Amino acid sequence: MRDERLTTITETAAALGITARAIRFYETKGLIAPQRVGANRVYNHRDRGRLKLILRAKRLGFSLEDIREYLDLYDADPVQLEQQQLLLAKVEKRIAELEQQQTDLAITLDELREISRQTRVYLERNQSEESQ
Amino acid sequence: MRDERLTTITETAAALGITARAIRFYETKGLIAPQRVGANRVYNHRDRGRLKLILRAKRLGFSLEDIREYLDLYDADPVQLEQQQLLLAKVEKRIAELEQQQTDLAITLDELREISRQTRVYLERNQSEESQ
DNA sequence: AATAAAGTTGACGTATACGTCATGTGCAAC
DNA sequence: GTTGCACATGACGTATACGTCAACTTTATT
Repeated sequence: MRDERLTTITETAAALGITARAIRFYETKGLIAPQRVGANRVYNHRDRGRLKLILRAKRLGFSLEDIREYLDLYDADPVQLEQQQLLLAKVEKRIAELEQQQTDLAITLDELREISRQTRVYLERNQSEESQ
Repeated sequence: MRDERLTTITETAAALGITARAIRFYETKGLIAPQRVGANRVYNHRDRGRLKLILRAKRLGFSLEDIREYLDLYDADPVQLEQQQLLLAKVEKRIAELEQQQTDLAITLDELREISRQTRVYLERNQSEESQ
C-alpha cells in the first residue's frame, strides 16, 4: 500500500486548492480530526480523502453541517437497529434530494447549451457579414 | 394563452414555498422587477418563471450574484460582437462547472446508494435472526 | 366610517463560512 | 543565541441570504 505519507496543513491545503484556515475551520466543525505531531496537525491518506469528499459535497451546495452528517454515515458503525433505520431514512432522503438536483442540472445545462448554440450562430452570422 | 393572472407577493411566495421577504430580497439584488399596482408588487407568468429559475439555480448551489449574471444571459439582447463573445465565454465556463457538478453528483449518488444497500442488507440479516 | 388584513420600507439581528490580524511557540539554520 | 519560518490559538471582521421587528400606508370587509 502506497501513499501513507503524512502531509502538513499547508501542503494539504495547497494540494486541494484551499487555505489552511479553511481546513482548521472544518476541524472546529467536527468534519476532520487529524493526528498531531506535537502541536502540529498531520494529514494521512484517509484525511485527504475526507477533505476531497468535503469539497465535492460543497460543490453540490451542501452546508458544512450537512456534510458532517453525511460523513457520519461513513463512520456509522452498525450499532442498533433503530439507529440503522434512522440512517437509512436519512440516506434515502439525501438520495432523493440529489436526484432532484440531477433533474435541475439537466434542465439548466440544456438551457445554457441552447444559449451557447444561439450565441454561436449569431456570432457566425455577423462574421460572414463582415467578410463580405 | 392562459395563466396571465397577476399574483400578490404572498400568493407567489406560498406557491413557491418561500417567504415574501425572500422575494423582496431578490428584488433588491436585481433578480426580479415586478410591476406595481399602486405600491403593491404584482407578479405575472414571466416573473413566476424567473423565480422558479432562481430557486432551481439556488438548489444547484449558485449564489444570488451568480444567478443575477445567469438571468442576464436570458435578457441579453444581441448588441455588440464583443459582448456576445464575453457572454459565450461565460456561458461555456458555467457549462463546464455544471458538468463537473454532474460528475460530483454521480459519484455522491453512487456512494449513498451503496450505503443504502449495505444498510438494508444489514437490517434484513438482523430481522431474520430475530425471527429464529 | 371603522377595523382588520395585507403590503411597504427601513433597520437591526442571525447563521454560515471563512479571511485577517495579533500573539505565541517550537525548530532549523546561521 | 537569535533570526526566521511554519504552525498554533484566539479574536475580530466580512459577505451572503435572509429573519424579524417596527412603523406606516393601502386595500378589503363589515
